[in-house]
Formats: sequence, C-alpha cells, structure tokens
Amino acid sequence: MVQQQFPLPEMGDEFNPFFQSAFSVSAVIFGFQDKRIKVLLVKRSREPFINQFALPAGLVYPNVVIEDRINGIIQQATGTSHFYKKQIRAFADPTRHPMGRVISIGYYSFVNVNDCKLNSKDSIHTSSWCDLGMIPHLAFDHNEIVEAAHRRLLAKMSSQLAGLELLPDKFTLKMVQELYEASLGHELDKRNFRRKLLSQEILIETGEQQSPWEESGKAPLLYILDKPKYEQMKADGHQFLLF
Amino acid sequence: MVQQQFPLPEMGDEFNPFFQSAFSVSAVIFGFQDKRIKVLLVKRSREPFINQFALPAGLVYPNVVIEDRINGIIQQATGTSHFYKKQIRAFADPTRHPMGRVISIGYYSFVNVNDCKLNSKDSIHTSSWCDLGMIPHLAFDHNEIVEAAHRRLLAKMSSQLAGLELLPDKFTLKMVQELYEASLGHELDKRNFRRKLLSQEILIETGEQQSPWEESGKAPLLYILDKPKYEQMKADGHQFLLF
DNA sequence: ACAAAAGTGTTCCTATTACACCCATGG
DNA sequence: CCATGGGTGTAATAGGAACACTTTTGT
Repeated sequence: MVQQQFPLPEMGDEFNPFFQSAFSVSAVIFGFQDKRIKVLLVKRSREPFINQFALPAGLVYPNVVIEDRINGIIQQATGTSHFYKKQIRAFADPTRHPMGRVISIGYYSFVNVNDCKLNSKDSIHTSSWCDLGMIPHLAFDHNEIVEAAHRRLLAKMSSQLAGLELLPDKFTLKMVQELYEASLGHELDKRNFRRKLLSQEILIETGEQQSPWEESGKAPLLYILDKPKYEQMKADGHQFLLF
Repeated sequence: MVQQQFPLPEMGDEFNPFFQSAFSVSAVIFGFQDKRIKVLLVKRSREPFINQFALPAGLVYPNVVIEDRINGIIQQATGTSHFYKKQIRAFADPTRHPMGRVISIGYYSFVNVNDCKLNSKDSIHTSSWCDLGMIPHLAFDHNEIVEAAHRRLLAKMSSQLAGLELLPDKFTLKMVQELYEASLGHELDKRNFRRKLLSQEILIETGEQQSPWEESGKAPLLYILDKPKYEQMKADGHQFLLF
C-alpha cells in the first residue's frame, strides 16, 4: 500500500481537528439467478471482522475520485466492468468502524451473474452470491446498507423499467417477468406484463430463439434493449412507468 | 472552536494515510412563500469563499453524530426546530473544497417560512430566502447540491403527498394546491386536486376559517394533517400516491 | 400424440381528466 | 348589488386488472 499525494489543510491549526476522518465505499452488488435476487458477499481476510461476511468495500485515499474507487471495487469483486451503479447515501454512524471515524458511501449495483468471474486469483477475498432475504450477520453496519439498497431496488423496480443489467444482453420476456416477480415479491399476469413492457417501445425483437433450449415446448424469442433510445429517453426525463 | 475527543486509528501506520479527510454537512432548506419555492442561502463570513452565497453547512468533528450536526445547522439557520429533513447523498469531488479532501453530506429540508427567524443575533452569517430557479453562483459545489435537492423535491412531490411541512400547521386546500403548482411547475385543476387530496383521508377539517382574510369573498376553511394517522400509514409503507 | 412452455385479445371496471356554475362574504 | 374567491358534480375517456385458449416444438 503506497502513500499517495493529496492536499493538506492550509489555513492554520483551527481546521486540523476535522482532518482526521477516513471514508470508504461499499457496494451492494445485485445479481439474478434461479429466479432469485442475489447479493455478492465477501469473506473478510483481515481485521477488523476477519472471517466474517461483508460487502465488497474499501477505504479511499484522500486524493482519489470516489467513482473510480467504487468502479474498481465492483470490478475486482465481479471480474467484469459491465454494470450499472448508483449511490445510495452516506452511512456515518461514528461507531460503525472500530478503528476511528470512517464514513462509508454506499452504492448499489446491477450485474449479470453470467458475466462474473468470482474468486479470481488476484482477489484477496472469497466471494459468493447470497440470496437477498437470507443475508447473514455482516461486518460493520453492512446489514443496514443492504436494507437501504433493498428499499431502493424495490422503489426503482416498482415504478420504472430498470434492472435489465441483471440479465444477459439477449433475454426473453419471461426472464424480465421473473426478475420483476422476484423483486416485487409477487406474481404478475403474463399478458398484462408483456403488453406493458412492449408498450414502452425500447425492446427490440432479435428474431433469434433462445438456444440451447433444454425445456420442452417452443423456444422463446430473444430481445435486446434499444440502448441508444433508452439512454436518450432517460436523458429527456422519461420515466418508463410500469405501474 | 474546541478540540474534541474522538477515536484514533489503532492498528498501525498502514491506515493512517486514510485518516486525513474531513467531512461536512450541507443543507438545502426549502421554504414556500408568495407561491414560490424558496431556498435558504447564507452569505459566508469567512474564507474560503468569503462574501459569497452558500448553503448553510458546517464541518463535523470526527466524534459527532452527523444527524445532530445537520439538525444544529438547520436550527441555527432557520431559528426553528420544527422541520422535515432527509439525506440526499454524499458529494465527494476531491477538488470541491480548496483546503483538502472534504466530503459533504447533503440534506434537503422543509420548513415553514413563518416559523423562521433569520439573522438572529447569534447567527454569524446573514441569511435570506432565494427563489429556487434564481439561485446565484454558490460557493463550493453547492449549486450541484441544490440541483440534486431540486430533483428529489420534484420526484417526491410528483408521486407523493409530501411537503406539508412547508405550510403552517393550519392550512387551506388552496395553499396545498399552490405549493404543488409551484413544485411541479404547472397548474392543476382545482376540483380534481381537492378530490384527490381529500381521498387520502389524512387531512382533518378544523371548521375554522382562515383569519385574517383580507381578500374579498368567502374565507376558506382551515385543515390540519392527521399526523398520527399519517405517520402510522407511512410506517406501514403506504405511499399517498397523488398521480 | 402428448407434454410443456410460448404466445396472443377481450371484457370489465376503476381512475383520471376535462369542464362550469352557485354560494358566501365584504365593500 | 356587485366583485371576488370558495366550494361543489358529472360525463367521457384511458388505463389497469382479470381471464383461457391456441401454437409450437421435442420426446
């Protein structure tokens, strides 16, 4: 670990007592597998809280851009750089870290589980997908961060078309429905859901069928997100209301 | 300014480079006056950015609970302890503060302008209500914080019954409508708005009429919020959807 | 030919919108 | 009695919810 350069207080001693805090970023990385929402947890390999489960997280040097740090943490934990992320808020309880005042800035993130390579050689932690709803007791205040992330997930998904980052690039409408059913915690009507989804006019039918198709019956059609149109409409403030 | 006690890093030098940051809280305090949404600004009386407008804000000692600090800042700025507040997010650009790495945790807040006593003797800043939409160039990254707060205000008000903290305890339905028109930026149908508002069944008609009533015509009825019911329903996850 | 999953329309009902007049009060 | 703002109902429309059968494909 190399000491970095960063600006120091310049205006006299009166400010120095303030410049004694640290901060970190913590990531609630959501995945979707077996019709369940998952969260990526790591087992800590060092103190404090050694051998306990925790969120992927890390301290941030005073001169480092926080977005860069959280991107690095998500990439290291998942092995992919293809993800969506957004800040939740700062978690700032003075006792949340045993070594001093460490404010953690929480993020939630969506990745496609199939893109991920966990436990790669250069990862110091062993990481694993854990069912949201079966999260064990975590280090620090990480359970609180997971709860806040869960609320955000719920709020986002119950009003907007979002979370497609949790699926492969090519996906079936059924997958989207199952994702929504897992997020919202209840079943949805197939016909109404499809109508609503397609009425947003941001999905493109590829014409391809899912393959391989181990199930009996007809193989479903694959769709992709019309990303340019989606980003454009988002930039214009469109909401993609689902309900 | 008195140095406080706070926990220091305990586990050796490797963590010390991290414990050199400061953090602050910043408040976007919304008010409502003359059918306009207002934001409370202060003129800074010290460096950096002396004599520039800024948000009420302050550094936080490493051992201080951040909620206490933001409450104190809002109380000092407004002269009242009767307000609603919520965290927006952390603002963490490494160059946002000229004196070093200072992460600011932004809050937005609703107060009733009539409850406020600005420029009280013990206030070091002179403060004033500024029309949202006519905000001048502010110190630090405070314009960005105001924008984020504005987006939150919009998102909240366009889907929920909220922001009644901006009005007096006893208010007319017209006031609520004008508040919404100011927040959303367009006019609303009087009858539809009243029907929708009353259908939430959390307003109580006091029977009193507004007084004094300088306008011609009939004096309107005053309503109050059924706060216990409102809090209970909020706790139960009810959303008070308006549109 | 059968089992399993995909894909598709219609009806009913609720919720939202658009719209105009009478009432109470003070000057 | 007139000017001003408060307060009220209804009809048309759009959107959401409930519901079942036909098609395709692999075994």
